[in-house]
Amino acid sequence: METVVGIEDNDDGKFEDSGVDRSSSALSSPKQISNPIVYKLVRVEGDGRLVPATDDEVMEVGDFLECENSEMHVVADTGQSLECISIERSSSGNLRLECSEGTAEADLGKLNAKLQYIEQILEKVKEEEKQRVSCGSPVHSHVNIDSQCSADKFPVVDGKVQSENQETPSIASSLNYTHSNQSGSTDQCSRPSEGVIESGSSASAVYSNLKPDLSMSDGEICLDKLSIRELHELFKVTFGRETTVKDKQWLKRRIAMSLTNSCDVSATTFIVKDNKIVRKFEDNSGNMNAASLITSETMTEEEDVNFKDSSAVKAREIDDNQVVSETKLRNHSMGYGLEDENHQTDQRAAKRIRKPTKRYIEELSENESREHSPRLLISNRTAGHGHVSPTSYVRPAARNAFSELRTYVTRSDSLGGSDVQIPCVSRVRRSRPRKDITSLMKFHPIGMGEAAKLSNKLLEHSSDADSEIPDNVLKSSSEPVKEKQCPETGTVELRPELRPKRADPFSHTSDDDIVTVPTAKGGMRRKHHRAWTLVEVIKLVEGVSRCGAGRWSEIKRLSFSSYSYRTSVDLKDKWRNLLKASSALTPSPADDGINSRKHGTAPIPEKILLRVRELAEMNSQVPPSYSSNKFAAGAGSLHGGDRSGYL
DNA sequence: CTTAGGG
DNA sequence: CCCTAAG
Repeated sequence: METVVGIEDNDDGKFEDSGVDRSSSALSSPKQISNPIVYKLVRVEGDGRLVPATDDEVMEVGDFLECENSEMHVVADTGQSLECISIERSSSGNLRLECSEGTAEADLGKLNAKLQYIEQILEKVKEEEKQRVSCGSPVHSHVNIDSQCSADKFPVVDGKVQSENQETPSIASSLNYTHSNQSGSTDQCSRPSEGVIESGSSASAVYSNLKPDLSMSDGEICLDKLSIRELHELFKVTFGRETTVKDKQWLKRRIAMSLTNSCDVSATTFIVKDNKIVRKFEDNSGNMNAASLITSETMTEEEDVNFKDSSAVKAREIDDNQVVSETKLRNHSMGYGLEDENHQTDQRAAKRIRKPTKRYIEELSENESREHSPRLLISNRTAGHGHVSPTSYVRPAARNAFSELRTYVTRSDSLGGSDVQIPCVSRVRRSRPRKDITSLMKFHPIGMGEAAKLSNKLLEHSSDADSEIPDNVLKSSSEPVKEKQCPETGTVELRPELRPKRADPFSHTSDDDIVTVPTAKGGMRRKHHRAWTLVEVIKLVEGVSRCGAGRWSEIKRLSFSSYSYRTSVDLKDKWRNLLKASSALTPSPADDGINSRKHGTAPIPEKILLRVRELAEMNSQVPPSYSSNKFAAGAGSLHGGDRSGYL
């Protein structure tokens, strides 16, 4: 924590400094490609005066903007296009949207959609308040919604810079927001002048507005002041959904993160800010996040492997992102745009260092499932890409920030690193350390290079999982007869195991539910026994009947392709057990049914055992080579009328 | 790598 | 389930 503080301070200082730097840099570099989009929401009074929009307006817009940002970022990233969207209300009262694109490459579709959305919002506002909104006019207070500006340089861009450098394609979104405050938090945040640093550039002020940048204290205060209800509202606005969480800390952190994330890349500044905020939270309640981060990064040797792995992975990911961002920053400074790479080179503000991260995080926290893999993949990819050039830094200020940041992130155990990344980490963690992740981690505990691999793996697994589900379902449905005997087994087992797995691609990968723990020897051992389900047993028996006992690998391929666990060895072992059971059972057929059930030890239906015995006999009678073939198997199944049903 | 068998 | 030897 101490470290963190220090870092924060640095960042802040840097940030402040950077404020100036940023402006200068922005000015200096004509080409800042990716600028945040700035939305200014202002109402024009009858007399032509500009009035800050109301909170509601702001909120709405803000929400929108935030949402947009992410997408916008993408656009910007991909293309350098500069897009300037202005929403204007004509005197007639009509709302007009203007969209100018610096580059044709930009994704207009998205932009337009968003614009429309904005338009709607504006319309709404108009109707409700009958006020006019004009954009482009500089307002004293802007709320910078777009976090993208995150980068040191960017922040500046938003308000002033942009106005100054119109040529710059940067898009900044600044929201003007009413001073009247609904909630103190917003208000305070919005007021840049108050808290923040007045670095010579107005930009800083603007920048500070939404971003916690001002000062942690501001940001914190803002959130802190809010009541839970207010926080809920804010949450809703931010995430577009309600939350039932009553934990104030959680809400605050979440919101703060959201803001940060939206800023995304700006890792440095923003993150720092966030960090502060986050950090504060941490102090109160969120130690875990920081701790986890630290742990992962710092302690490699932690005993808790799972935990460590997961965190490590996360850290790694972050690193990658950071690296990438860094690289990009250096190369493209502001424009992160993929396309831009060639074009832009040097120094632009680094805009989005961590966009990927953000997304990744978001996903982790909010979505489970498949989306993950893709994202992960992307991020990995990006990271890889970024790797290439680590060397030159664009601006001193930025550089410092980055370097510091990076350092921390990368290797650091110190809080500083955590600071920057904490948001991410915490998010991830918050979502809950899922086994999937853990498993994922396992796969690529070591290097990011593996990331790609990992992602691939995940994908594969996911596909497997898919196949698996159907398979299971099919089986269960197809084998009603058997289930009769032990309905619960089939049903219960099947559902729980399979379902969960499917949900998680990751878990799927390594072992689904089963967590493996490293053994002293180095081998991974299954933590939990995977109880053999009736379905599995049936499959096994069927497989044996088809392929013959001993051809486990083949059986596995045929019947257990969907089960990533259950190795051929497992099949063999299980078969061995089945044989044992069947042989034991054989002597007293009478008790079969009863016996197995009563004991409870043998959930396996008698029928199956019977069949097993038959198979065993068959095998014994006929040499495996001969009998093992399909024909023999078919005969066997035929032999037992009952069994054929379930088989 | 897959089997087979023991622990 | 794990581990190991053997083909």
